[in-house]
Amino acid sequence: MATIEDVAKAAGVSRSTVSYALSGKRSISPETRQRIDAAIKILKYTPNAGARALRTSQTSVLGLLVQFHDDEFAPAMLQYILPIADTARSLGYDILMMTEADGAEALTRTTESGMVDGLVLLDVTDDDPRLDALRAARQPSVLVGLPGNTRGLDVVDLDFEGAARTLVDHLHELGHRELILVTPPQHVYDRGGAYSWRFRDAAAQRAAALGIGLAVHCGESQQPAINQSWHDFLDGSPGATGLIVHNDASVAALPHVLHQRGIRVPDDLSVVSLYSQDFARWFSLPYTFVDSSPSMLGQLAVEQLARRIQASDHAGPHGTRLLSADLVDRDSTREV
Amino acid sequence: MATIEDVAKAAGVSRSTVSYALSGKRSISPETRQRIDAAIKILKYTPNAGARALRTSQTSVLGLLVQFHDDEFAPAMLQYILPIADTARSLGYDILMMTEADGAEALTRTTESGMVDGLVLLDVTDDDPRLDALRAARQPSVLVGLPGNTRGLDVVDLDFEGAARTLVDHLHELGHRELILVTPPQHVYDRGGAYSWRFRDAAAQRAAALGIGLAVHCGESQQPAINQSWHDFLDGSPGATGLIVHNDASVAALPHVLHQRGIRVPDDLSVVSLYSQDFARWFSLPYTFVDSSPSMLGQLAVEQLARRIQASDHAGPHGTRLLSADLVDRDSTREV
DNA sequence: CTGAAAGCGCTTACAG
DNA sequence: CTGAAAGCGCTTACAG
Repeated sequence: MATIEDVAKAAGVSRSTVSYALSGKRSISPETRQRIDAAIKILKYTPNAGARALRTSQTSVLGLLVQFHDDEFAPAMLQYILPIADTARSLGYDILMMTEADGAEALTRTTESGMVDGLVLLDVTDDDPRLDALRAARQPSVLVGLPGNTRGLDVVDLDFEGAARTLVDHLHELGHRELILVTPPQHVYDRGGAYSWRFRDAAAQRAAALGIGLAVHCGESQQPAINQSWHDFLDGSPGATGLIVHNDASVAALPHVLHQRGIRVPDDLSVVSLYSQDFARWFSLPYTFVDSSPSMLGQLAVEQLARRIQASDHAGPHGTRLLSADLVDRDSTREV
Repeated sequence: MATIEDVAKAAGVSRSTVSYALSGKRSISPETRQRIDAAIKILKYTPNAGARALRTSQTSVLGLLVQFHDDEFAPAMLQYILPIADTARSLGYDILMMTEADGAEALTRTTESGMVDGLVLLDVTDDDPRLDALRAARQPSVLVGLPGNTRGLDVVDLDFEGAARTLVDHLHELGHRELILVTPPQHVYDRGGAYSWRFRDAAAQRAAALGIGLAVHCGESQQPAINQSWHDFLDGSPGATGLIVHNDASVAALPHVLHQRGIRVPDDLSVVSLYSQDFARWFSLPYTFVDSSPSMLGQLAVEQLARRIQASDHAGPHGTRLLSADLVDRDSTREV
């Protein structure tokens, strides 16, 4: 591979001149610049990333920490990963993706060795075991998902409380007075996925304030338990006129279950949910929903991280940013 | 961050001794080793990745080139990415994931700058625009997916021809003589996704050889076109007793369509397909299938790539390896 | 069994 | 507007 020395020789200048021509940090005469550009093109010169990183302590690489759980509904994950990768690239960064179970180890390994300029953490839990290592790292980071203790951290997440209230209010305004809420499965609570109880508690509180009956159930994550649980929930609340679903695997199975039972939406039952546009498309889901906005969250996270990295004054964290979610009306609800 | 110099001082030895203690490339006295290990632990020393890469021209990073298409059924992608990341890590590599549209540029950028030791390419097409850049790169690589011209390349892919024959034979042995085949959507053919015609042509040839009638249709990739196309296909072949589906989005919608039409499987119709275990689980698909084995393919690809990277003799490519796929019988077929 | 030193390919303060 | 030189943190051939 060509080095900066090769380019300098070919262009008849010094290495420093080539370097400055590349960085634009000092003015170069037009003729010199032309010779350098020509040499770079001919030699197909690309600066060596390792040498640059060694010299500048900057890698132009962001670490992305993803956690996978066997019991998880994985299709949803990619919706976060792609916009993160795309936004990173548009800001000049590449993505080093780590999927191993021991996220804290991966975090330490890549930060201590200087492989990354910053980190994005996905699937953050209430008491996330990666946070101690994160606070000890010298690189900045952004979490997607709200942990219990946000001290010293940058966090981006959906406003799940607001989303829950939006959906309860929507059904309340249409006259519904008895609702069913299906939440994420039990293991999400157990694991500390705070979005599960943040949504649930806000929905319950709002329903209580509005005098609405709300039957709350943990949904399942695997067939055939999912379909069975649906039958149980529906049988258990024969008077319910509205259904709020906050559970990807369960809502994906819902059209089939409702069809089986001969329940028409919205004629017999009003249904609202919380998921993303892409998810709705993949699973052909026709329900009114609050957009979980994974691409917006991913984009915000990376933009915030890039800002932190480039902040010359080593400014402290920006804090927690909760994205308020919009209702997308798909006419799966009706007045009662 | 602590450097090797810090460790050397703390342990009262030279930098080279620390380096050799770390690499194990020469013997170190037990006392010295102990002092070094202690210093490393106290200082939390991790070698700087940039410096090591500069010196050794090895990064312990593999590039992963993923291509996304707006019209694609993205959930399937993650099944390849995860096992690749896991296998890489178990072999000591991290993954630099590139998702940008211009894969050739990403490839050149990361190889020329020495950011990666090797590359895995996903979604390889018949006339893949990344292959010229790939052949010019100094790092080895492995493709997942068979291109038209494999000269000088390492390829891992499913034996789609064998999979097609397995499925046709399975139905033939049960007495079926009139079948429907639903293939990937037209845009997959247009894009050069060779698996589409490899499967189709092998199925057609086998059916012809066995004297079976085979109605071949391109499936759709988006609702509501998917459901409509299913009705067209089924209406168009009222005498068909067996259905072969090679289309993720279409097969995901099939249970609902069959239920709508009151078609019972296998009583009224035998159904077989080609997809992965995870896919079947996510979409609750109950059909007999040939396992598309994404995790096996990802693992084989990375193992082969690691072998190429570590081959001291710069051995040439291993060639093309087609994984023969197994039939998983889920009792969605019956004798006719 | 251990050390001193060269050098990987950059960037940038210093000098002109 | 341009150049010579130091130094980032490693690894390894050379020397003992």
